[in-house]
Amino acid sequence: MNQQRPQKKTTIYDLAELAGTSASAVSAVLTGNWKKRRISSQLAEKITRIAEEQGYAVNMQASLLRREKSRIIGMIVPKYDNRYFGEIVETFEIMARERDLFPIITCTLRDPDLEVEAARTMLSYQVEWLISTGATDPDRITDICHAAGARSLNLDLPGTRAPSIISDNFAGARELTKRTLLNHQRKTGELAPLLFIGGRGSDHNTAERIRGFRMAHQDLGVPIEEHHILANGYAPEKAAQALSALSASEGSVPRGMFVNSTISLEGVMRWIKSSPLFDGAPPIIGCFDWDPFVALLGQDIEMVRQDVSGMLKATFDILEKGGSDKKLIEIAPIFG
Amino acid sequence: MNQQRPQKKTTIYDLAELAGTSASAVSAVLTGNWKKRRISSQLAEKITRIAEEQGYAVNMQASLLRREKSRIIGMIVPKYDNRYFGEIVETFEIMARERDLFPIITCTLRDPDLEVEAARTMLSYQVEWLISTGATDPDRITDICHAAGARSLNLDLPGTRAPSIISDNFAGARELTKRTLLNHQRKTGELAPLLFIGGRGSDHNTAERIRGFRMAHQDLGVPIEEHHILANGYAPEKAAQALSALSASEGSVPRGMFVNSTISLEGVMRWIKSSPLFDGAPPIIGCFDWDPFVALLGQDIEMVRQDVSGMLKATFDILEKGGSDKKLIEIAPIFG
DNA sequence: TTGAAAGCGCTAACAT
DNA sequence: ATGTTAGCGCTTTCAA
Repeated sequence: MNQQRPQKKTTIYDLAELAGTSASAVSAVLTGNWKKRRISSQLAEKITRIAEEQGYAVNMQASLLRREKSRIIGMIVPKYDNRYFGEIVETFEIMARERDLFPIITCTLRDPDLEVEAARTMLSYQVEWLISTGATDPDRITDICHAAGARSLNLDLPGTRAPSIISDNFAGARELTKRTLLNHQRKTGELAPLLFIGGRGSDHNTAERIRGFRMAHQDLGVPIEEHHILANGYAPEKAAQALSALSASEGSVPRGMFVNSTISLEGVMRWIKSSPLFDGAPPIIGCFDWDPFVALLGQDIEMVRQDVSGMLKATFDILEKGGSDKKLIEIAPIFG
Repeated sequence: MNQQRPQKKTTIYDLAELAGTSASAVSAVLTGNWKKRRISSQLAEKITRIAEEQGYAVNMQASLLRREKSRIIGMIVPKYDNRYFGEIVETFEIMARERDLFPIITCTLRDPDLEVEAARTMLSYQVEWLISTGATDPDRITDICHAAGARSLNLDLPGTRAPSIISDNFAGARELTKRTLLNHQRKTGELAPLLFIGGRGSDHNTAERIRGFRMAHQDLGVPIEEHHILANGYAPEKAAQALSALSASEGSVPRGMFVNSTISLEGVMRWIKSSPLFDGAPPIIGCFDWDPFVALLGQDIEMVRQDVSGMLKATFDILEKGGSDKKLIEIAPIFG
């Protein structure tokens, strides 16, 4: 990061000199409150023109230092490697810009330490709000934010110390399970319990989905196989390992499955492809997540799509109202 | 964005008072150059402890205003909706953090005006470098950066006024085409020209890929069908429309295809699914891009994966050397 | 070994 | 209708 002409940046003082006026006039014009300062539209025009000619850009560092609100809004997100988080980030940016906020986003790779470090960094940059998406320890982040006078919000995974916006995991899983059970019945003629795979049993979302999974079985009068609930991680390899272990110990794996995310589905599909178990009798899957290629190429794979835009609308609603009651907002997911 | 206690943030003056010392001592200690200021490790320790107790975080806006380098580095990216850009963004963040740079990223939705606006905003935040990824008009952005004394770099799509790092599109396309032609021969017994679909004929990458496409046909002595080169957009619908039009005018569509990205592939697969043309004779595809589910679920789909980490290594190399010769660096893509 | 003070570029209150 | 001025919180000489 060196060389090249120092290229002293143009400041409002430079513009003031060029326009034969003062820095405060320039500032007023450029920030748009020159009507209330009753600056002549003549001067305003001149200043605007000169600023443009010079390619002037405010120095946000200086500007923000002086103001009391930064209008910077942060988001941490675990990964960018699936459509769900990609859509969240993209929508978040769009909605932030619409509200004249400056979004900064960083991915924390599901690493609790990185989450904390990222939060601290963002606070240094004076974020007014920090949205923790899918954070492993949202309450920790909320505490850090509050200590620094910033507000916080949880998305996707709930916390207890800040408002949380999540999918309606229970109802979604119940419906998805029902559909998958019926798909299975349609294909095989028999109503048989599904395998649940993926996610962390300790997290709220997975727990709720398991609850919905149970309920759907009960609704249809199908008994559950307790040892067929395998929630020991999101990573693809975790799912593959769990499947391996199950097939080793039982010699078979249920044909109907509830898969907890596309991430886990990746592992499931990889394992299935490498195993002879499903030759001629492909698995019948319900996946709590959405991906266009799975929807297009997957056979007998039913998907639920989380309502990202609904979730973010709710998020910005809270943010605009400045609310902070630690309520949990659940948004219904979408069935194709 | 309102209410809640104003929560005056702790400053170095507060810390100085608590520690019974001066702001400059606190600053020196907290920025780590207290050895050269020969501050007693006793005082240093005390200050550090108090800062921690108070949950102090520097105000970057103030800090950066004073320094001359920001160590902020910006990237604009078209979309987050595919693995390629997702991987770019994720890797970029990781590599930036490793170098103690602060990355800010924004997606510009393939909108030229948004690209320019985003660039200007980032310059206001004093980015030292701006990486334009897949930008529609990289040279425009380079000019804006240079006018503001910032450096710029092009990734994925080249420009003429700043260094550019891209995939070796020609060689990659040539190899992919060859493989697809041979896959087609293996399946059908015949060596027949492929359909080229997706991308913009006007962009450098697509042009290079078409060149590689031609060359591979020539290598294998297969004549090209000129009207089977369909490069009129990246969006899924564009691909689907082009396919519709072709099948309407010719009554058929070649079984072998070179698809220019997963985005286009989405449209292609959707159209194929809706058309009876390929019943019983599924298409044989080569896709210049990579997606795990396509790799897993797609049949007869060969993929090339762009070497994201190689491209970003090259990017940071230039960045660290401060280089700015407008050279074009081509990175070989990866075949499964 | 440390403190005082200047100043980064900007905004807003206060003067005219 | 416009200019002067005081700081925002920090880093960095310069003085002691």
